[in-house]
Amino acid sequence: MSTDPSASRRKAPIERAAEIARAAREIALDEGLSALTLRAVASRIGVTPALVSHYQPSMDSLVASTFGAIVAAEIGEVAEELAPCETAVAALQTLIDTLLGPERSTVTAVWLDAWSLGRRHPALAVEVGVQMDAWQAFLAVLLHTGCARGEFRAIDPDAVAWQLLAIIDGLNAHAIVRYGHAQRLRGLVRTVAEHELGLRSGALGPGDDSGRRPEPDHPPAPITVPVY
Amino acid sequence: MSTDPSASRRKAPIERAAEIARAAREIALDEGLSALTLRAVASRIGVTPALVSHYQPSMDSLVASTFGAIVAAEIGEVAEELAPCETAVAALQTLIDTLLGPERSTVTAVWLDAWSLGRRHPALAVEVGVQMDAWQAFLAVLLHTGCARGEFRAIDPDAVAWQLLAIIDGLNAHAIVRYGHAQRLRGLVRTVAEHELGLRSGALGPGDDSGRRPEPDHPPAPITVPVY
DNA sequence: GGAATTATTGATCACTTGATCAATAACCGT
DNA sequence: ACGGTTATTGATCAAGTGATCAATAATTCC
Repeated sequence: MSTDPSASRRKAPIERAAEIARAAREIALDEGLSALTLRAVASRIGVTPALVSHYQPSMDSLVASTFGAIVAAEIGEVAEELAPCETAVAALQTLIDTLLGPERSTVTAVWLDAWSLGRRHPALAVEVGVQMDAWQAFLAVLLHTGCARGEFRAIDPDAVAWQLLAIIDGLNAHAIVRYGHAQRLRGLVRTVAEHELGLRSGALGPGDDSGRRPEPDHPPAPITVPVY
Repeated sequence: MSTDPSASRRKAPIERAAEIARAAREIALDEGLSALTLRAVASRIGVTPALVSHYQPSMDSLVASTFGAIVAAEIGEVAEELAPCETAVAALQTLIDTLLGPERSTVTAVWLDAWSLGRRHPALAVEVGVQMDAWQAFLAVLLHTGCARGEFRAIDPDAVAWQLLAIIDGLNAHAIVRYGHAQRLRGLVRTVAEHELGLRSGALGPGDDSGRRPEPDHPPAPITVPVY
């Protein structure tokens, strides 16, 4: 009974640390990395700012680790979604659709924050680099596998991975500001992927449908101040 | 002699306003939009923070207008560089090379700041939208012209403009974090442009040279804390 | 049950931010 | 030369930030 965590006020350090980390991720996702303050985390879990400070060497490191955790979770989710795919083509198709879906906008916003804040916060900067590399490595494995299976034909799958990620990031950034138009450009990624991987046009789904198919225009979830 | 502005302490409002705007642009470019503070601007031109406040309705609006001015100048510079080009192909080639050059990293950083800050600052958000549209319009004119001259063949030049800008923005964002690799991916934009505009491969210069040509690896100019 | 350990608090510091307002002083018109 | 206009200052406020430290109280160990 003494281990009942819900009623007790004092928690085990590991438990509290996890609670802080979770609160930090939530704040970052729905208010942005810059809203990740000592007091915001504290008030969200109902403790004193000093306690959060006690568990973290500095806010800089909490911001960095929170960003890292969010991206790691992102990759994990996508990996899970790709697991049932039986071909590399199907997996790539799913990956592209997932990464360009409207529900990605919250994570994209975190990426934008990280790119911007990273210029001032060294710890975050290295984490951004690490997570970009992690994404590239993840996608590169998929591409290499596809090549090995004879589904793809690419001279340099690693470079193609970087290319696709760059396009996706660019489109997602645009989608945050101009949701409607960017969403209509999803075919671009497929087109480039098909071209770079030696696939026939349309192999990854509906092709470059720029300005043709008017998709349902439901904007992504707003944050505190829905400005974009 | 009473109009000698260098020796006098009191300046004409228009002159002072211009001075503030210029200082704001400089600060934004070499320290980021988030470093654009009342006191930073004041100290740079050697006046009191209150004076800057006197000339600006709010810092939010100064940040927004400064961003707008920077991007407007960016477009202007590129337009000037494109002027001597005699063909649309040459112009597009120049545009791509310019926009992906290392000297663009300072402006790219401002874009990243703006995308991130825009989520919290409505005035900046609308300015970001306006300037993205301005860039698209600028590029679209070039593409339409090329089509009219028979150099390009595109179904929807406006959509292609958005595509190219998204790719460029994605690559530039990557270049800020991972300078080396992103710089090697410049061929991607050319490849996509050639494909979407019905050009022969290589028409826009050296093609997709991913991981082949080891370019000179001089990183862009650092900011206050060179983290990336 | 009592004592040691330590999670947690409350108070507080130093710093930065944007903003306001009366007071000052430079410039211009007459 | 003088007076009015107003650019400019200095002081100051309130809000928000990260961080520290002694004091407290809950938990565990013996």
